[in-house]
Amino acid sequence: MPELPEVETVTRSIARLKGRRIAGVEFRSRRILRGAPPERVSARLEGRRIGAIQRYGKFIVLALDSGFLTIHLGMTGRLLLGGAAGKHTHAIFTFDRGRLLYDDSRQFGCIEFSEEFPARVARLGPEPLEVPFEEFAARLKRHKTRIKALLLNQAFVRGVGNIYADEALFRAGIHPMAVASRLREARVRRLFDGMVTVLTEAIAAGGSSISDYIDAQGRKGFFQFSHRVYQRTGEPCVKCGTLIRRVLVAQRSSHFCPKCQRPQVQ
DNA sequence: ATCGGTACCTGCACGC
DNA sequence: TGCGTGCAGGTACCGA
Repeated sequence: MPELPEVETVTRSIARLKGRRIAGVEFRSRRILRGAPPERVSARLEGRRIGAIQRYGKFIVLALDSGFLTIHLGMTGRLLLGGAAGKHTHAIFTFDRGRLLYDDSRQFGCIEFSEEFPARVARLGPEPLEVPFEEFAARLKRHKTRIKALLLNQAFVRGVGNIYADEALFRAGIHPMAVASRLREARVRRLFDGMVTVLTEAIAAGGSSISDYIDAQGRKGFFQFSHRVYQRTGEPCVKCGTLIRRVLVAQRSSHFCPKCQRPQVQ
């Protein structure tokens, strides 16, 4: 499910939780909870009040009056305000008013409580919508990996995933297998602009609802209708009509137009 | 120190 | 109807 635009949408949709007090937490799955055992975490969370709610890349961090509750949605994680618990509900937060369910069929997501700001989040690269171009370009030049793999590397920039990496590369006219350090300045500029544009537009559209992504109030995004390459294998390129191809880069499906995104002319 | 490959888990679409 | 295969927004961890 969720990359930066989807996580941003979910984060905004739970903004109303600010100021609420946690009355109780029930963890139904051991797998999604990191660190201490469920009973211990529940006991520590009880009675704490929610302060600022912020997104860092694909992580949602709820600052409590003391400590931090960190949530990552993995591939299929959902936060739902109210509603009934289902087969894949792994955590239920009850507040002084209302409740929040964590649903995740594949259980790749996780929830973590820590007294200090989580190290995993602190280690992430800069926000792609905040990093200055010069810093983006300088960091990019240091990596000899393929550009697609670099965009997916959360230590490079945080929040870009498979959909938006492919969409940004298409907008920049760069082949996903191109070597990052060998990209010329003008192309790096186009990539930066493409990334910023696609993320901004996707946030405005409430994200991409590929199969089942919804925000905390059950609303779907509609940026999937604006995808130009992602999961469009065999369909004509919107610019030139050439059929979109799919290759594996870093074990992830990468969709591109073989004519608009040439491998050699970098 | 960077990398690429693999593991983790469930559900769905497809061909037979 | 069922079964096997491949694929899916994610990160962590391993050894080279």
